[in-house]
Order: sequence, then C-alpha cells, then structure tokens
Amino acid sequence: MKLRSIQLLVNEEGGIIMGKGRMDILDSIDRTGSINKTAKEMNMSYKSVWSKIKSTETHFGKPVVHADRVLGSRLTPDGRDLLEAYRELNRRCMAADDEIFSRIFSKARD
Amino acid sequence: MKLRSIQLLVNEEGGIIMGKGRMDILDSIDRTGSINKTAKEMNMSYKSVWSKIKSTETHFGKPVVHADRVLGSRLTPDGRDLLEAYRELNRRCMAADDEIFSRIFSKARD
DNA sequence: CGACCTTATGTTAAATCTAACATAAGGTCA
DNA sequence: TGACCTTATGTTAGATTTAACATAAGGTCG
Repeated sequence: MKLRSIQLLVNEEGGIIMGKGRMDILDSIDRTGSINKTAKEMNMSYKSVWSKIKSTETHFGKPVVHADRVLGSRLTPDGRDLLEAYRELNRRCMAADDEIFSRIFSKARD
Repeated sequence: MKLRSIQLLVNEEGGIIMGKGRMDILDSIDRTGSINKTAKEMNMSYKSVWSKIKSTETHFGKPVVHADRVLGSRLTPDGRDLLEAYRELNRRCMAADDEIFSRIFSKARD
C-alpha cells in the first residue's frame, strides 16, 4: 500500500489553475520554448496542451504563456511565478504527506 | 485561489483503496449499520456504494465490510483499522498542506 | 515556390466513468 | 400472506472527459 497525494490550485469556483500535469507542461515550455515540442515531449496532442494552458489562464485570470508564431512560446512573469510557487508547494506537500504516511503506516501491517 | 489537496491510499497497481469518498462511506456504515441507509444518506444509489466497497476490498485484498441480510452491515476489524488510519492520515495531510499553502501564498498576490 | 515550423480552433469520434433501471433472494413483522 | 427491509448483481443508458482528425494561417529557409 502506498500514498498518492494530489495538490491542485483552484480558483473560487473550483476551476483548476495548477496541478502536476500543468506544472510539467509549463516546465517543458520553459525549457523548449514551444508548445509543439512540449506536446511531443509529453506524448500529447498540440491541442491538449494548448487547451490546458487556456484552461489555466481562464481560471487564473491572467495569461501564463506568451505565444508567438515566430519566436515560439515563453512563460509570462506571472506564469513563471505561478510555476515556481506550485513547484515548491508540490514538493513540500509531497514530502510532508509521505512523512505522515510512513508514520501512520510504518508498522508493516498492510 | 485556494488549495485542493487529495490523498489516496492505493495498492501496488494503483488501485484505489481509500479516498475521502470511501472514508465517508465507511464512516456512515459504521454509524447506520446499513449500506442502504448509507446510500440514502449520501444521495447515492445502493449499487454505487456497494461497488465502491467491493472495489476497496479487491484492491485492499481483504474485506472491510461484513454484510448480513438480517443484521445489516458492519465494518470488519480490518475495515475499522483502515478507516481510522486513513482518517488520521487525511486529517494530518490536510492540515500540513494547508499550512504549506498559506506560507507560500501568504503575500496576497493572487 | 514548396516543405516545414509555429500557433490556433473547430469538429467528431472514442473511451471511460457515472447513474439509472431491473431483478433476485433472504428475512422480519404486522 | 404481503408489504417492506436488507444485500447482491447484471444491464443499459447517459453524461462527461479525452483523444483524434481536420483546417487555417503566419513565417522561415533552402
């Protein structure tokens, strides 16, 4: 038995702003500078990636990716802040939750 | 913006053993002594509740509910242990994650 | 010019998850 | 006996989510 811990940043209406998948997308865009390359890298269709970004922007209220047909795509300052904040949140929550899990389920009873 | 944190207990293959919904189901069965009453209480069909219990038992590897047509349904000792362990896990993880969230997102920037 | 890269959407199909409906059977109790 | 409670499943339909396909258009480069 193991723990699967999920952290989602949502707006007031519950619309998802960030989760692990979107973190990976923004991270990939930051590295590759392209939604297309990100899609290939993550084995997703271009549209899937694009739609998730749009969803995030809608729920977040501001753009997180600046797209340019020539220069490709880059994170906006807001996008970068959001990515870094979530990355930190995710890292710490995972660590904390894993610790709690192992404390409670340490006795090899299951 | 707020945090939605989810904790799932899964087996090696990723099959869900416990989550908040199943915690509520087991908790209700413990109180009502009936899968039927639980279903009504939770506005779910009998089958939905029953299926989730079966799913949990399959992934968990042992029964968590002892059902009797006459006496109704009760948690097995394993079921009770599982419920209490998860309840504690959930409680602590939520608290820890909320704390982490408010630390990182304290500056009223979003 | 033409092949190829990029973003940007709409449309449609598939797959999956959830809910609803139906049926069965054991047992209680008035 | 018959209405009503309980557990136990199968089957079917609906709804929602995901994936696939199609198209459009701007720009680069050989």
